[in-house]
Amino acid sequence: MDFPENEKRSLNFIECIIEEDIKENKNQGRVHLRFPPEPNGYLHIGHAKSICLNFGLASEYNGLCNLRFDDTNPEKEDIEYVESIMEDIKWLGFNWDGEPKFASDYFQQLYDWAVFLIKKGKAYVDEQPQELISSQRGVPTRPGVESPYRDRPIEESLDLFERMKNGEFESGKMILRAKIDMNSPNMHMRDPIMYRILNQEHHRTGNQWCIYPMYDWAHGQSDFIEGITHSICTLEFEIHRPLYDWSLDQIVEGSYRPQQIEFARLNLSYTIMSKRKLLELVTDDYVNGWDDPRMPTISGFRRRGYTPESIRKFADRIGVAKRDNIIDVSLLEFSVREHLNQIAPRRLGVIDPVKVIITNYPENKLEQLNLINNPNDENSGHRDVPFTREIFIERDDFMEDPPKKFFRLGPDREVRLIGAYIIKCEGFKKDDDGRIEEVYCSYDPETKSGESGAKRKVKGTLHWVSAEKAVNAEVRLYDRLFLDEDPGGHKETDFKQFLNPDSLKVITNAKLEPSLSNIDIGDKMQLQRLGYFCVDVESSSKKIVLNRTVPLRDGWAKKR
RNA sequence: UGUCUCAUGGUGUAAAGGUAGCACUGCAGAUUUUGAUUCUGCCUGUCUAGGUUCGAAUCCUAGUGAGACAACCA
Repeated sequence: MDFPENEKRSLNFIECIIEEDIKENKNQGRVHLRFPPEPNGYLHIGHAKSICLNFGLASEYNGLCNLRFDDTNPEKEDIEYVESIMEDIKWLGFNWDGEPKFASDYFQQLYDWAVFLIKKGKAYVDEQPQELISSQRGVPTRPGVESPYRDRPIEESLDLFERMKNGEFESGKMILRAKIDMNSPNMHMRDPIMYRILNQEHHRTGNQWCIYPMYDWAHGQSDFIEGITHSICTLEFEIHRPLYDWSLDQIVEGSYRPQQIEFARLNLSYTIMSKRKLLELVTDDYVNGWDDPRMPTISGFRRRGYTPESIRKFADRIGVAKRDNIIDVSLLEFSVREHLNQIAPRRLGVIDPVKVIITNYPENKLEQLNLINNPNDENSGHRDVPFTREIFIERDDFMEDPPKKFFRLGPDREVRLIGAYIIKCEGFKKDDDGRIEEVYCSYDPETKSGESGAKRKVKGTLHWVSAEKAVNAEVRLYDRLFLDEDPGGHKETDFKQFLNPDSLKVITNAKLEPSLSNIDIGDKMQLQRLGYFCVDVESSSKKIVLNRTVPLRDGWAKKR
């Protein structure tokens, strides 16, 4: 095989680091990553970037990738989130190494290490009120003040810490602090909190613990316990890195040591990525749950009809770097269309039906037209679509007084019906409100699709369904959830102000070709000229519900 | 008046001192029984000022701009 030998794929900065580490045989050349979600919400497309990065790197370098739940704050976490997170990762197509891991699995070890630090004089129990401690911390531009308990006897801290663990104090009464440097320009080094008392049941450890470690004391240590080599996180943890390293310094003895690397999180235009804000949309009913197809959650995209392949491809295309970014949603949409164009069978359906009567077509005649499932793919197979005297076309596809460039139906104009005949408009009828009620056409029997008379050129081609044989459906059309490109980026304006009132349009009287009466939840299709659709979870044999995943690109809409 | 990080077309992302490339978007055209797809072409970029060098997007210095940091959140 001749592959272009010299063609070197460009590496992102993390791949550069990893390749360098492998070359130097750092950590025996192992590559072991982890994806560390906190189970306090559903995963979103930003997490998908991180998942693709971590699991992708692992497979690229013959390494491993763990799934580890960072479950150190029982006040916000829940088993529901644990389950949804696992489902989403699997759906994206990734497998974590071994069993899912939990930071809570390491609570005892973390506790023991904390005791070890107290004994080394590197940690102490502080019993000042919260407000005082926080005021003593100072501000970034001014040094902090040391706690009067900072140099209390080791034995005293040891005793207090054990009693904290034993539940002798109420929440908030005492904390364990690392003894580092109250003068550090990095706020996180000013004697950061390692443990706090939380009289709160944990979704996994139950009531076993009433003290819980903080992120900074749990994360790096958990990495170390699991043998992680490259601990990849987002930019906001950059400033935590000195503390990550300090924490590891306290316990690492051999040559192995994990390394934190930060990259820029994904931002997508016209949406938000903050878990807190997404939760607000859910709890205050601005959307219908975490998996609302308008949500940027993985479950939302899944329900909307996105494929894991398209999301992975998207993650690949956006790249990985350290500068802040806002990716244009059109890139995501391009990625789904690209995949769906390959796999989605074409079907006929009309969203806003107008009746067309083909006056010279016999009243009781019914032809089964054999249409190809995908004209771009010879091997896609065929299905029968019934053609009758009365059909529905799209309201948009008829104009009483059309401009020149309108390639559709209008008085005396000819169009082709996909896979059927060329018809010519002979007249129409309007109702009392001036709305088009019926359009009258004649058809040319010589122009049946596939026959020689069909070669005639006409400007437009319309989709249609038999009025008699069509099946009814509800179709949900989605638009962007926000009208602003960066709804979360306005300091003075709440992001909800930018919510798009028309983000969901429900159409209850759509008409579909009868082959669509037999479909399953999740099935994907292209309704020709309308877009890509999938069968919603709320669909049933009694009522078909379709979600529009994404419309087709529309050059005509742009010109107008 | 701090520390850390970042700065390449409209949006992303490459070019490890040697031709600024790729993708998306946009625009124009060809093909088309989807105004889709496909194909072709085009537009648009190295934050500023100095320096090092035969040569700088890349290295150095200064400036400018952006982001992060002051939860008992992660």
